[in-house]
Amino acid sequence: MYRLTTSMPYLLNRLGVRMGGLFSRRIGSSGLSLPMYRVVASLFEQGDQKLGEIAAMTSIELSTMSRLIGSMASMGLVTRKRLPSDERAVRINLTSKGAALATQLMREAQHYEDVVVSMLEPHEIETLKEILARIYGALDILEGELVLPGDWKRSAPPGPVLPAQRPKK
Amino acid sequence: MYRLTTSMPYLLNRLGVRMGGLFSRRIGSSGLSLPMYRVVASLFEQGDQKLGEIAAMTSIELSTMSRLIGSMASMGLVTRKRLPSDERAVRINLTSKGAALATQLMREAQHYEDVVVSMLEPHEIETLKEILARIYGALDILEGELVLPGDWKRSAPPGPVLPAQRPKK
DNA sequence: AGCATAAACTTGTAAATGCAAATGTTACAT
DNA sequence: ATGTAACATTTGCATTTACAAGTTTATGCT
Repeated sequence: MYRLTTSMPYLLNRLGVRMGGLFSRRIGSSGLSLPMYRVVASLFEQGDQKLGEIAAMTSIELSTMSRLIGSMASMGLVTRKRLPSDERAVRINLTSKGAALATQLMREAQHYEDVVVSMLEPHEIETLKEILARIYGALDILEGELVLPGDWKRSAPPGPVLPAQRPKK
Repeated sequence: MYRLTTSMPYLLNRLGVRMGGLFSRRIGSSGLSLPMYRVVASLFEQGDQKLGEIAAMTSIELSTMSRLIGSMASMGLVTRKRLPSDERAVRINLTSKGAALATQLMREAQHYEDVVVSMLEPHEIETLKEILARIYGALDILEGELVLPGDWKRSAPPGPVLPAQRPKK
């Protein structure tokens, strides 16, 4: 029988919120918010990235990321430049200040990781992480279900039956 | 060596955001948001609760919960009453409409649970949930560290050395 | 080449969120 | 009794967030 309090999303959310809250307060004195930390950490680890890549990486919505990068730029943490190869895209990279903060805060993160991991057997850690990744991937199934009723996009226009009656507007 | 992308908080957040987003869209047509779903599910499972209890239960901040319950009340999903025994507290309970929605949406949740769980061996499921709960509890350690510098509250007044020199202010 | 479509962002805007201060109650220690 | 601290919740207010719509640049098709 289903119980909210033992369901996966519930347990996940509960843990996520609490860890996030704790870490957020921990790094608060650095002037960075949790989302900002995620950005600098991502950039530090992956090198320069496009806006959309960072958004995907950090699970932060694109428009939110756009503004976030804006304020981070004005804080001197990152830099924004158009890609010469594709003028639509924007390349974000860390300033030295941003990189310095990243290394500092990642040390804190390391400590958090240590504490969490100290509660677990080594094999449990690996299993846990592998499972989290596996479930993440499995969500494609549920993603697919969302649009199913009617098949969508495949069934919609089976080819224009009539050649565009009127120019739209 | 520490890597953001293999750290526990990162994997947790990523999965949590995605699952939340998917479920949120799934139940969207019911008129309930994800936080609202969590509230009705919690009430359905635990029976009437005080505002603070629901907040703790759902990992939603208290003031946010206050307003959320407000709009849910005006939607006819829940009821607010002062406790006769303690006029400070508020008892929230589901209306029949709220309960109906709860059962309906919990069926959807059940399905989500099924899909996730189908990716896992039975023993993995148990292990995973147990571990998530264990880590959650272990965070007390980190909670404690936050106020450590100076020990706080324990070291502050070792007993009034002088009997309140002056009435403060 | 020329036009429709898609990409990658940015911006408008309304709603959600969180912290701090305020309000109303109860519990405690004189 | 009675003032003070602790509680439970609400409200003020400044951000943050998300969804939709708008820009600008690339691609694809004919």
